[in-house]
Amino acid sequence: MSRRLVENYEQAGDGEDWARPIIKENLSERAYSDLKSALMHGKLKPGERLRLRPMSARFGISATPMREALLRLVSEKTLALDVRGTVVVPNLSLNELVEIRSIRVDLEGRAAAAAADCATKNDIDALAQIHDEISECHRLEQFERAIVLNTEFHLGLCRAGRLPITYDIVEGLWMRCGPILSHLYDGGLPDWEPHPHKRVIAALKTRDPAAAYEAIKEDIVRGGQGLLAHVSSVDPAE
Amino acid sequence: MSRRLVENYEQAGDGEDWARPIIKENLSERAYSDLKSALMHGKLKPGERLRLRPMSARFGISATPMREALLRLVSEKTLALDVRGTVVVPNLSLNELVEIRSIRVDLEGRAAAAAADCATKNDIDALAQIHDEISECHRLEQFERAIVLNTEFHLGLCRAGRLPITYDIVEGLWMRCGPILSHLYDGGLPDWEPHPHKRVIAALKTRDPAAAYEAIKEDIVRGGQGLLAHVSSVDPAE
DNA sequence: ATATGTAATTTATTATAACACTTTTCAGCA
DNA sequence: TGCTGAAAAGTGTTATAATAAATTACATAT
Repeated sequence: MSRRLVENYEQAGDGEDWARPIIKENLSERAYSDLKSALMHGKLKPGERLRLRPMSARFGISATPMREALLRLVSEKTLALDVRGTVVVPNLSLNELVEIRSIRVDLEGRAAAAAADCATKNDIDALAQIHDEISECHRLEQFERAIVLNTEFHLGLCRAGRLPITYDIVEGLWMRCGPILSHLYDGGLPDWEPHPHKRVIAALKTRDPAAAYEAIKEDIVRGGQGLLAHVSSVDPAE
Repeated sequence: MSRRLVENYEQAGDGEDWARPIIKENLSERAYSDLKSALMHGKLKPGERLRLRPMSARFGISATPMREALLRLVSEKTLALDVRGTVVVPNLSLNELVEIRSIRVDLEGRAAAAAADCATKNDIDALAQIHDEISECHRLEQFERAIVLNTEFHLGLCRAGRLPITYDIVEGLWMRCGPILSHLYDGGLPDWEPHPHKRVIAALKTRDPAAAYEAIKEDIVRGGQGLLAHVSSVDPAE
């Protein structure tokens, strides 16, 4: 098979932007981010098996970089290995989901507070626009898209907090939830007024860290009821 | 090279322990945990380059599993890649250290509170013994060993909290600090009385989550001054 | 002496094949 | 029909070799 050369461009802030540094992406890097995106978008369901050679065939690459990509996700606990060593999409236990929620309260809360201090107007506007789209999706009953946008809202908020390590951890937690995220609205549509997202945005505008923390905390705790209900029904005790 | 089969035994808690499940460890798994341990014990210094082939030669394995192990640590941000793609032990920036400390306050704090609820007598005794050894090491000026034991204390506390996801994250944060942990006492020996560790242990005994949280928080904030001083001198602004 | 271009070396990356092991398939037999 | 055993196909693991790219060393020219 002929070598496939993949080149992408990094976005440079300003100045002479006709010559920008080139990012070289590996085959394994490509496979990794494609898988990650698939996970995030709920394309992979719990229990699904990702066998090495069939996957590398689908990606059109050899086993080595494919294995690297898969093992990387296993290492992050986004994927898991069964007894045989085959990569599988893990089932989230109730305990795990509850723990993830606590950690998210701490870390997204801290990121929201940080964002209240340092988010730019652009950051805030982008978040507001995402939330508007979410509302629109609710009205049109486009729930799949609403779920994707909700994830983007939370991760965007973390990014606005400018805490890269926190962001990576939170992203990892969201990825673990990806496969069951389609059940986000299992408990019904949220009809709170005002929506916690709006309170977050207001807190960012007024530069009120404590309010931002409380708002995102309520969003996580109350907004996660649907997932909790779903996992409880699948995994009543464990 | 002939295949090397490595088998280890898992420790089962109680009951019929004459037949325990067999853990088959890969070559890459072995290399991974050896590297991890080396990182934790400060055997690798910031800036050090870990080239693929020399490393695989040292481990006596081929490039494929070696690469897997290295890339796994890169994926966890414990190691990094330079422009060339060579694995390198990263330098911790001041911002990163400060952020890690905040996250540790949240997560180790929550784990400590959980441990106050659910730690067994064995857990508590083990922690008390570790701290006694730390005191002994301080007296004998065995600082290297004190640093290792301090890490064990914090990770042991997290384990006692029975929050596996939290534990993994915290362990990752400690690993990132491993290469600079030898500077833990750069600010001088702690001479607080009572030592926060003792307050943690007391809180576990009295089943007081709030006190456990506060004690470990103070340990993290005040005990980290040495590292902070070191990183500030290396990386004054960035 | 400095700069430039070319060759040699070093490095990561990827494909491939061999291996060990398990699961599946299926033919032969009771 | 149901059971048994062997063959075949599938799967993860590892070693190796070929490839591409970058760095270094060195020679040549200005």
